[in-house]
This record gives sequence, C-alpha cells and structure tokens, in this order.
Amino acid sequence: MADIARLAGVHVSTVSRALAGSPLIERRMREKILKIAAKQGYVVNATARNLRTRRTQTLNVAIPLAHESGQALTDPFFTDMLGHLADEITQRGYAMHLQKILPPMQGWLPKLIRARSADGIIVIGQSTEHAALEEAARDYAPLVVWGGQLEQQRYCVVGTDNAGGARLAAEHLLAAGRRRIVFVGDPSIPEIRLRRDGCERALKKARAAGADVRVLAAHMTADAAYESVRGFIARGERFDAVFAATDVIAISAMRAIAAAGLAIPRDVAVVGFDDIPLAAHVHPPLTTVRQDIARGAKLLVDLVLRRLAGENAPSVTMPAELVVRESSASG
Amino acid sequence: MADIARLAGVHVSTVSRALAGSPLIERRMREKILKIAAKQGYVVNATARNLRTRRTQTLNVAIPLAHESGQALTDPFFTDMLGHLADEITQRGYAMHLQKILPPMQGWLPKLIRARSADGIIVIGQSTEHAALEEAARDYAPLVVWGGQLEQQRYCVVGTDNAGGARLAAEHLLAAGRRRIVFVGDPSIPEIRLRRDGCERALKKARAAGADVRVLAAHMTADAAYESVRGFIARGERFDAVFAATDVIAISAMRAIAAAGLAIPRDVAVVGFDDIPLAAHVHPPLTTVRQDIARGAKLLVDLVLRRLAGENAPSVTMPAELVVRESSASG
DNA sequence: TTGAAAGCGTTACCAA
DNA sequence: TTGGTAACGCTTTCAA
Repeated sequence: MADIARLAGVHVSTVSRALAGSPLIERRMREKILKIAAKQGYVVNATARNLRTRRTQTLNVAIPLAHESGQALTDPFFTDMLGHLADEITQRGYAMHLQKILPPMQGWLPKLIRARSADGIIVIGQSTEHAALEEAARDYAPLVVWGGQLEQQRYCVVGTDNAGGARLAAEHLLAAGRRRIVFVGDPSIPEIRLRRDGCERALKKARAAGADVRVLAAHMTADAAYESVRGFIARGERFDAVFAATDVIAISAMRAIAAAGLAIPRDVAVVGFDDIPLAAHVHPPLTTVRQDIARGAKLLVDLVLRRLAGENAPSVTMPAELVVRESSASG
Repeated sequence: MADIARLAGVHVSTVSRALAGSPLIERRMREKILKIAAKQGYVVNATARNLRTRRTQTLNVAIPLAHESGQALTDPFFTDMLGHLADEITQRGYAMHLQKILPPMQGWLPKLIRARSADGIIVIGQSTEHAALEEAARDYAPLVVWGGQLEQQRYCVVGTDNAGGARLAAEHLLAAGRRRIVFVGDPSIPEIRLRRDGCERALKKARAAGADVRVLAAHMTADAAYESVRGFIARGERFDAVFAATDVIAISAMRAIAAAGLAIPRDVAVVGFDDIPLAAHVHPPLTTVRQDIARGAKLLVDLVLRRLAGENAPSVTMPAELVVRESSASG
C-alpha cells in the first residue's frame, strides 16, 4: 500500500480510504488510485486488515468427533452439510474455515473463540460437547450449533425434530405389525438420545400388545455398525424391526441382516434417519426420516450472522418427514 | 498478552517466548507463565501472530465453478474430496479455508494469492481456469491443482489418468459388442476433454467395424444431464452405449434412458466415471472408472506443503481402474 | 536468561 | 478532502 501511495503521490491513509470506497475521497482521486492499484496488481493484505479491524470475514465450521475419529467426514450427512454450508457462507461474502475437532478435546471451544480466527462459529453436532457449548455460550454470542434441542439449553441450536421424527418411524413400524424393535445407535450423543426417546415414547403410548424396544449401542461408522448388528444376531436375539439412528447405520444393518440369511422386510423391517442420497437406491430401498439439510445450513449461517450483528436470534427446530420405502413394508 | 505479562511480573516478550516453548526461557519461569495463562484462559490472537510471522497455518481450498454455479458442491465427487482434504489438512496441523469461485471470475487467483490469507492454495478442478492457473504458477509456488495433466503445463497438478481410464471404458464397451457410443459431458473442461479424447482414441485404434463415438455436450448437474439425454433420444438419435463423463451424469442418463422405455444394458450400455458411493447401488449397478479420491487428497496436501517448504515437487498422475458392473453387460 | 524496541500492513482518529 | 500518527497484538532482533 505504501508503494501505491508513493506512485499516486498521496498518503497511505488516502489510498486506504480510496480502496475501501470511502465517500470522503474525491471521485477523480479515487479513480486514479484504483487504476494504479489495479495496474500493480495490488490486493489489500487480509491479515493486516483483520488485525486492525478486528474482523476476519470468516466463519468457523467446527466438527467435534469425540467418537468417530476415523473417516467420519466421509459420512454423507456431514459432506452434504458441508457442501450446503460452503454455498451459503460464500454467498454471504464470508470465507469458511473448516475444522475437525478430535480427542483430546480439552478446551477446544474457548481456544477457538479466543484465538479470534473467525467472526463466528458453527458447530456441527453436539457429540459429547454439550457442557462445553453451554459454558461457551455464556459470554460468546455468535455461536450456533447443529444438533438436538435439549432442555435448559443456553446455546442456539438448529436441528430437526429428532424425537418427533423417531416417533413417526416407530408408529409406522407398529402399524406395519412389528413388535420387537431394536434401536441401533449411540444414545450418549444428544441427537441420538432424542431419537431413541421418541421411539420409546411412541411404543409406550401405543400400548401395542407385546411390543418392546431394545437399544443396541453402535458407533456411527459403517463397519462398527455392521459388527454390532452381526454380533446381536449371532447372540440369538430375536427381533422383527430395526430403527437405526442414521442411514449409514441402517444400511450397514441391512447388510448384516442379509448376511445372516434374514429377508428384508419379510423377517426384519428397517428404518433409518437422514435420507442420504444412497437411501433410495439400496435394496430394498430404505424407509427413513428426512432432514432438510439445505434449509438447516441456511438457518445456521443466517442465525450466526444475526447473532454477530447483536440480535439475540433464537433456536430453530425443523419438522421431520417420514419417507416410506420398501424396507419397512408389512412382513 | 500484556495482562499475562503484568500478572507474571515480566515483559511481554518473555511471555511470548514462554508460550512458544522457547528454550531460552528457564523452566520454572515458563511453568509459572503457562500456569497464569491457563488460569486466565489466555489464547494467542491468531491474527496478530499471522501478521507478525507472515504465516497463517491455513491452506486455501478453492473450487472454481464457471459453469455449474448452482449446487455443484453437492456433487458427491466434490464432497468426498472435501471430506478427505479436511481430514488431511487438519492432520497436518493446518486449518482449511474453503472457497467457491463463481462468475465473474476476473482475477480471482492473483487476488487470492496476494491477499495472503493462506500459506498455500489447492484448486479443485481446472474448470475454465487453465490460463489463470498457468499465469499464477509463474511466480507462486505453493499452488497445486486437482485436474487433468495437459501438455506444456507449468502448474503442479494431481489427478487420475483420465485418458487412460476412458480408454479402458471404451475398450470394454467395444468388447461387449457396442458400436454406437455417445460420450456425454462438457469437453471445454480439461479433465472431461481428456476423457473424450481417450474414448475416441480407443475407437480409432480398435478399428471395430462401424463403430463411432458422438459427443453430447452436457453440464455436470443431474438435471441438465437428464435433459440433454432426453432431448437426444427424442430427436430420434440411435445409439447402443453411453459413456458419461461423470457418475452423476451417468445416473441421470440412466433415468432418461429408462424413461424412454429403453432397457439397460440390453438396449443401451452405460459407463460412468468417478465411482461415487451411489454407483454400486443404482439399478442396474453402474460400471464406472474409479478415482482414488482419498489418495488424491493426501497427495494434494503433501505436494502443496512440500512446495511451501521450497521443494519443486512435481505433478502426479494416478492410475484409473475400471469397475465392471451390470450396466454394461453384453446386450 | 530477560528486557526494550521495532515492525508486520493496515485502518481510524484527529488535525489541518 | 487529505495528511499525520497511533494502534491493532504479537514476534524477533539486539542489548544488557
């Protein structure tokens, strides 16, 4: 910038104002400076500007992966969400800083906040970090989380109505005559716990004769889920329906069920959660609870920017929709 | 940091050194300072450090989308690549800055370089930007591109052997008795052009009686590709095989073919490119050319960091592998 | 081993 | 409308 100032025969502060489009600068002067800058291929140094303005025009997208440290970013749910977030953030004139958070996770959120590398933070999934989020939200406003709406929660969250979606799924299974339902997923993750709760409440409410739901803990990766279900079957457990916490788990369960010689949906009905693109194309096509990820991404960005602007924007829960396909047809 | 210095009763430079783990600082002094910093929840301001050190510990991932400005980041190829890049970049201790480049694209690359918001740049896909990349590589080393290896190319590129992969696909179709092949894709994109060329060369070399290949221009989005193929069929064109430039195009083509009442593979064989997760699950399962995206991501990050360190790391072309499934079985 | 001071490249305040 | 100057928060050179 000093170079440009010298070439234009003015002070750097004048160049700075001209480049920023300040109305204080005379039109001819501005045009002259802009022309020289363009000719020199000059671009304002982002780091210096960030330091001075205390703004980075960047949003941090953090993905805590307490459990699935492996290749979890290849889960279609995450990658879909990332694609939509990138679209949305770019469109708003911000840059997107992407960050996987792996164990040890001690203090990752306060560190992220205080490093000031971004103007706001979007966290994808609560993972095991509910307490950390709650604590951070006490004195940091531009923080929005994708996840489940919990009671007495201070931080701003965007997510699907997990319990409601799960209830739809469970009622659908009961209506199709299923009685022994297995919920496959890790209830230590808040969203998953809400899905399990919704499922259990539907059963209680229905008072269907002899109906029960058992919980089979399983991590969210395809291989781990496959092994869980395979082991469950090998132990001789009896069941006529699987409600999987995610589609990735559901598809793995379908493989394990088929490998054990059971037929879907005749012997076992399967329902998933997410409606990833694959869900419609596996065999048989998977019944699942759809989340509107594009809308979720839009909301996350919208809320974090509104909170950045000082507004106390509240949480949003989006309705879930049951997509019935063949994997849950009446046995 | 000034606060910490005051609390510790030392100068800020001492605090800075202690926090950076400098061996100059006495062990007891360092521990004292670290303890105070931890208690205060102090974290070094990333922007200020970046300005001073002229390093950002950030890699820029840029995705030029001259054509497909819509929702292209939802293409499984991109999202897969992003997931793997995020894994790889995080693992190397860098942050990932993600940026979609949309029209108007005038000067985006020099601007990105000179803003110094990242230590290096990874560009996913050449799109229409070959000339811009060539120009930028003249005086900017830490730039690596995912795409096709072109002749007389200055910039460093990582990619699959597009022509070789396409040749495998074409030879496979010819061996299955197909003669009238339609290549569906936009040859103005370098990678796609290489795939078309490989396909055409395979036909020339084979001298199979009466075999020919026509090119049907089609954008990479599912809807655009569907419309192209639908129109092609509606015009009464005759063909017995489709070689699609990407799996997304292939799957759309399959829909259009089925909608026209033609059977796959009996009437028309279909082959794609990428081997996205969906490919194995559509009906019939899609024959395709596999790209090893995980390895590609690893190479991109590795090369850009080596170039950042001053090494003149060269381009890498990875072999392509034909994955034969039912969509291309002998008619 | 620690302190002092300069400087990274901007922007913003105060004067003129 | 423009110029001068301080300050953003840190690291690093030089001196002690």
